[in-house]
Amino acid sequence: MATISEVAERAGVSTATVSRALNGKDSVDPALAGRVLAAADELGYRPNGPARNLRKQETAVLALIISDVENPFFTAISRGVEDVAHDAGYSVVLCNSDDDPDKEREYVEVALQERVAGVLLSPAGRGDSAEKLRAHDTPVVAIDRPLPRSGGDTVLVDTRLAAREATLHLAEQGYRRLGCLTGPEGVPTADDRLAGYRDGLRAAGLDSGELVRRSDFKATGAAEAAHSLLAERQPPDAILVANNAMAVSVLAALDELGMRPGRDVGVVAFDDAPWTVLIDPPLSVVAQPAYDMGATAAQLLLGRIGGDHTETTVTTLSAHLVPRGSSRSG
Amino acid sequence: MATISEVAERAGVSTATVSRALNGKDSVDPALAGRVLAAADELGYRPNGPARNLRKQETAVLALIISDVENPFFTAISRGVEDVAHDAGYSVVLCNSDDDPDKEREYVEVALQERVAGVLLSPAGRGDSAEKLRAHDTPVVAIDRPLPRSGGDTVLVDTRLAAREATLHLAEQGYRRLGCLTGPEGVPTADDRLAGYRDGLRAAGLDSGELVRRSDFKATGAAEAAHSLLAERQPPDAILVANNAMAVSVLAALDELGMRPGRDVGVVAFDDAPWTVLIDPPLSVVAQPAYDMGATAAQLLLGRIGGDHTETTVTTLSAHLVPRGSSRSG
DNA sequence: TTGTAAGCGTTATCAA
DNA sequence: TTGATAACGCTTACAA
Repeated sequence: MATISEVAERAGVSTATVSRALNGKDSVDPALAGRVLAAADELGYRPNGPARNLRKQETAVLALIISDVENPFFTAISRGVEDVAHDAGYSVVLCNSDDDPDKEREYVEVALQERVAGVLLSPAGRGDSAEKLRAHDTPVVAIDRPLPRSGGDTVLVDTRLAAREATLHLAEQGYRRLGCLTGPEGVPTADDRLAGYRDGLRAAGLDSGELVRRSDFKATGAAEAAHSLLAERQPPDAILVANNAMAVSVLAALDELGMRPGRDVGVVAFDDAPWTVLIDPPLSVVAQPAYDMGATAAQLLLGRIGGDHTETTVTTLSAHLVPRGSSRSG
Repeated sequence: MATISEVAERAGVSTATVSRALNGKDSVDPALAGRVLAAADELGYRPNGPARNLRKQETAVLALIISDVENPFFTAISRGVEDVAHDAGYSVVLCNSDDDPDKEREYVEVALQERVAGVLLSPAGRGDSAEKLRAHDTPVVAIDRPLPRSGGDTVLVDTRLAAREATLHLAEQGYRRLGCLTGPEGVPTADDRLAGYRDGLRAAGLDSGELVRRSDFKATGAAEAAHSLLAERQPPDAILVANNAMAVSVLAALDELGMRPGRDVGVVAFDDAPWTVLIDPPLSVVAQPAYDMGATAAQLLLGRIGGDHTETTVTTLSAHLVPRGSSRSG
């Protein structure tokens, strides 16, 4: 592939002039610039990214480490990140940690080695990824989940409050034995939603005992948990489900048991999705501002990369309940 | 950040020895290697990726250019790609073209500049991205859609055949006025599904006239198309929908009109999704082997990167019809 | 305004 | 087995 010196030779100038011309410096004679551009074009010249990055000691790349590309919540985040990054001339590398701390560590290593400009991290587990990055002067912004040990810029949803609100909503609709299906212990969003559920129970003056199950945040794993919950001697008459994928399993389980959401069992699930209005009755959800979370986090990160050293911030966006038929009075 | 020479100094050896030790060359004294590793560890040394890439004239990075990260079909592909790439020590950069040829061109430029090892491309429009990449010796594998002008390694689904099969299925179920909602003209998967639909009509001896609408492959755009199709003087009694997102709009439209899938109107849509079994009746789908497509394409690409110069191949995987309630006899 | 040349951090060649 | 050194392709003082 053509190099800058080949372009220089062809245009009859020095490599310095080629560099200046191609980077649009104004201190270059228009005639020369024209010759350079023509030569570069004829040779199909593309500046060598690694060489440029090495010399400039910086790369216009952000890494986004999430736990599941197949989760619409995270893809919406990635949209927000990408739109903002792209406008600022940055590329985004999407990394799947699968909620596995080892995989996360691996990606952090790659980010460090490749000298990415910054990292957006939805932390898996209680690792020290953020510290490691910061120890090497790589700005980090946590997204969706707070950083386990340290502080640092963070973009969250007030998921506990939203869970409380959803729980209260179910109580107001007349449900009395409220259950909760949430994610793995230790995952903050899972624990917060559970805490919010308990807040709601308390506020409503209900005491269901422990009608709680945990699962991974995926449909397959949630199936068993849903069945187990519904097989209680005194099964719940309503369920708060901590994400969309698990909601599929809950609804499937109800269907198998011949129970109807919004009549036999109230259901509210986290994350809105196009299909939620297609089922009968439509699914009540807690809608999270995923796109905005991504956009906000990216903006924050770009600020840090740009040298913003003001105090770290925690941005908490709010989710909102979208009541539909599945949580109507039972 | 620590450099190789600082490690060398600390370990009391030359940079060459550090490099060899860190890269596990066997021609290095175990004692020295130990000192080097210790020094590297103490300094928190991470090899500088750009420098290494520059020197080695290669990067262990693949670019995957797709049209929509929010489409589960493509995220499943990306899973397949990532799993294979990861096992081979490669990273994957996910790029969203939004089905916009300009954005695609932009990402191809970035891929070229960054000297990625290879590109997996689901081409948007009739551009010359693949030629451009190949002109610069960057291997390309097309995925989901053939390359517009040139040949080249390609991983496809026999989507036309699948569409034909789905159409025949609807005919067999007794539907007589079959409509089709497909994607934009020029997008091969959209055109192929339409062609397969016509194949099916012909094979079934049906002539619906033109009960065809096009939309982007997204839910919002498809809403209008769905309504327009159902507002025909002689509306279809069954619809083949070319993807999952558009199916949501079709089902919503039917619901608004008080029509029931599988009774008033038969429906088959491309792409399976967890929620398709939750609706009543469950949605009949054409399931595509998305994960396998990604894995296969990545394997092919890695082969080319590794110097495989055998003739280019076209791999055609097959989709299969999953008949459910929405296409039962009307 | 242009050119010369140093240097970014590696790896690989060549001698020792 | 180890070390000195050139080279990868670019940007940027500094000189002219």
